[in-house]
Amino acid sequence: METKRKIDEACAKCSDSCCSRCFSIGDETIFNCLTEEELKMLVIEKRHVHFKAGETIIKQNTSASHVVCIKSGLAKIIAEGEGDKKLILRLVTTRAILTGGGIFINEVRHFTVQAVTEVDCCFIDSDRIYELISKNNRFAFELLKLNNRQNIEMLNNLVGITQKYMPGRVADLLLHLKNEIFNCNPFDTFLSRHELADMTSMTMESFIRILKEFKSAGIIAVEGSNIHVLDEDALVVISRKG
Amino acid sequence: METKRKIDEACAKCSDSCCSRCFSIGDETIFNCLTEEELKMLVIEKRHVHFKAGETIIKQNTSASHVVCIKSGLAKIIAEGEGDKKLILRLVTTRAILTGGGIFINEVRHFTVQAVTEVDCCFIDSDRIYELISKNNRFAFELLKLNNRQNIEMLNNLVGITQKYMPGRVADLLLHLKNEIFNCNPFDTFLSRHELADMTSMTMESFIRILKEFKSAGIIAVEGSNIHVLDEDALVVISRKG
DNA sequence: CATAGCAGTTGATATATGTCAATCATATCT
DNA sequence: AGATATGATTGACATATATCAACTGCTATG
Repeated sequence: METKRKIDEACAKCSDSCCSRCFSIGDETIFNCLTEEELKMLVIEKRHVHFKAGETIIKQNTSASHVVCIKSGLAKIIAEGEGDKKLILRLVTTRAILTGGGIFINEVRHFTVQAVTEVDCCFIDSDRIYELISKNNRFAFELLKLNNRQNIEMLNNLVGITQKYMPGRVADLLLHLKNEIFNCNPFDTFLSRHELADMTSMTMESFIRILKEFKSAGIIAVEGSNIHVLDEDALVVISRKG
Repeated sequence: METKRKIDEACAKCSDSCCSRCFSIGDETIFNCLTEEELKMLVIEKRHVHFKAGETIIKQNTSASHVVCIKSGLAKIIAEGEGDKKLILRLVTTRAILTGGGIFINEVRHFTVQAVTEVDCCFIDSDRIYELISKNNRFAFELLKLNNRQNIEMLNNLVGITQKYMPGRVADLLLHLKNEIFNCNPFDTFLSRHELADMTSMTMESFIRILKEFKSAGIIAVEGSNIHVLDEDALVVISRKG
């Protein structure tokens, strides 16, 4: 973790040339299947950008011309509806590659991406990606798999939202945050109650009430935006019950 | 329409050799970018299968080893939840190519596909698809675009379901059926009320009530499974209002 | 220090939607 | 024709969830 941070920091200083893979050497990414030649080509057009918490990285309905790689930080992918209705589709963090949402069909972005913490990321012109797809079939395949995996995850999540009651949805969210996003147990979501509610498609007030129930049932401990899962089995049961 | 049907019928009789593209010559499909050579390879392993209404074409949680092309008929893609909760994600018909749901990540099907009417379709071994991806980059790209388009559609639909009240959802469904699935105005959904309700994530009873409201407001006319949209503008307004 | 503002929390209430049961219509089978 | 199923419809009622309003504790800002 410490060494990783150092590499990232060093990488952030250098002018885009040492981080040709967007990530630390050794990380598992779809860029690993590229040749040195291809990586160089990618780097030339790459833009390394830093965002402060709250800033918008990608805006829904703008033209989709770049693939974005998250190097560090936490960001949320939002589907904006009519009025100020929002649905947070998923969180993305280090090593995430944002391709979905209209890039390959030469259209418009279908989601907004917004920084939750400070975010370090790279913008890659989609023309470069197209070029790589046509040159390197392995890369195309990896991209296809990545796309597939992301979409299945999102769909399963949304299906859960349409089929479960609030306690089940909150349980799902907590398990997801603990086991897939933060990977540690007392974890610090940098998210407000409102944002957490937006991930489960419910009101902030309702979300708080469910959280309170879990708290008084001894299933979790909450301290601000810090959540500690005390009884994971109970969450699994609640999730399954719906 | 008539000539098309004739071609399809002729194609259904021949033993897989005349319909190497899975569809009529001239149709826009991702197979158009394949060479003669590649098409032949595809045909060898292809299985042409006929399903009766109600039969299951693909079952959720079985291993994903084939890509399915719909030649004729109507089928529904279902996400099965706990209990007998179902959500119909979308309808597929002539020229549809079912790739999503775990094929490229060598996993398990994430959805069930079930015939609504009689369905004629082809099963293509995914190994053949992999082979084509690695040989023909244009094909890989087309596949990527197809996948992208399908998933965006499904996601937008689900986002609508989570953000709109029932009248808005029913309006969306009717517009979708009229303009994207059946493409004609008095259209015959071959779907039961229960299935229509499952497309909007609501109870059959609730669905019927909204339908009745639309009917008495003069927005639609309903005769069994035959629906006639009389005032499309009204539906658009209701959809937008949520 | 006072004040404003804002996220979080709680309670009272309204409403959208689901559940259950009864009825009706229509088709199928003997 | 009568009996039996099956889908569609309707009504009464229960409940999950949203809405609105008040109140708390903060932090920031003058």
